[in-house]
Amino acid sequence: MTDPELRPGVRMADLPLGVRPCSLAAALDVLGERWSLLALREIGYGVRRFARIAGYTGASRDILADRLRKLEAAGVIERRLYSEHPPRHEYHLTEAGRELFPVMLALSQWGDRWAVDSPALVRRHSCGEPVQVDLVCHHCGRPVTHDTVHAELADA
Amino acid sequence: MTDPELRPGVRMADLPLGVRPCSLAAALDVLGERWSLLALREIGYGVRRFARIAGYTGASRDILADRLRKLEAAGVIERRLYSEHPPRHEYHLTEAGRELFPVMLALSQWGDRWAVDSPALVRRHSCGEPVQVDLVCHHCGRPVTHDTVHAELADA
DNA sequence: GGAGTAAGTTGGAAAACACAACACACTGAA
DNA sequence: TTCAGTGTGTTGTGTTTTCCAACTTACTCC
Repeated sequence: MTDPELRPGVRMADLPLGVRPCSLAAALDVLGERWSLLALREIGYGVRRFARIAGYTGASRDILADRLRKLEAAGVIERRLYSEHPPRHEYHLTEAGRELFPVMLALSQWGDRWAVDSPALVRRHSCGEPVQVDLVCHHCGRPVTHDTVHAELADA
Repeated sequence: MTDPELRPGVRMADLPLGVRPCSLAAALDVLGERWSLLALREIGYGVRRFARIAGYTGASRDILADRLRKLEAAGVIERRLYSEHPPRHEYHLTEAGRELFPVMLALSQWGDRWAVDSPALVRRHSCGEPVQVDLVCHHCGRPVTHDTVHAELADA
């Protein structure tokens, strides 16, 4: 991930300048605006209604309405009509939304460690212990770390 | 993580309204502004100089200067003076910054799958296969998923 | 000297955001 | 049957961020 070799001898940090084609940036285009991830957290918690999402996140109603519309357009959430006249929706995660679980978990754990004094919430695994996640490779089962990952340009 | 039980019978979605004390929100206070994560990606790639970070991310120089200052104040990066008169710095990740690896990786992989047509970059594990990360519990070694994690309020 | 490089800072226009008030259709109580 | 209350947004009005280009400062190299 960091300082990876692209071709033998070519490093990310040495490529010619220019905005990188990058799925991190693409993900942030969808998720990176203020309130978006917090709204997704709430919907993931099972909060379905607009006013409650606003209440739990602290987002103002106009901005929240905008974010929910964009997240729906991006296919991360689904709005289910439960009343016509006036139109009223419930919000649910799509598969893309549910697959944000690792992102949310990674961010939360980083926050626990580096951004708060003491966590207000303990996430516990089904084994009974507080969750502490290891990343392992799906193929070989060994740890995935900073220096066991390197990037390659995909061929055209 | 989602719709978890806090105490037997108490669900996140049923708690009284009010902004949640939450380490996800705390993490986003540090990392959530536009350009911050992209700048960290570059610094993680080994890009050390201001102008190159700006060039690879597309951030404008004034905003980037602001973000780098905030990230330093938050302890995620370190600026090393390599010239006085005029003051010039190199940017490096601190330990807190290096521990963002899982966050970046999770976001990138989500973006690969849901936010781009075809990834421009392939991240390969040392075993030779494209990285596909599994989350496993550090304690019991079993998978960590949406429904094997539940949250509890930390006791005061 | 003079050109080039590096890392910001500044100023003004454009966009995003926050907050309060409003609109609308319903629901239940007086 | 009126009338307050609820849920879900939208609108209007300022404030704050962001963007972009130009400027500044102090080197280094020719």
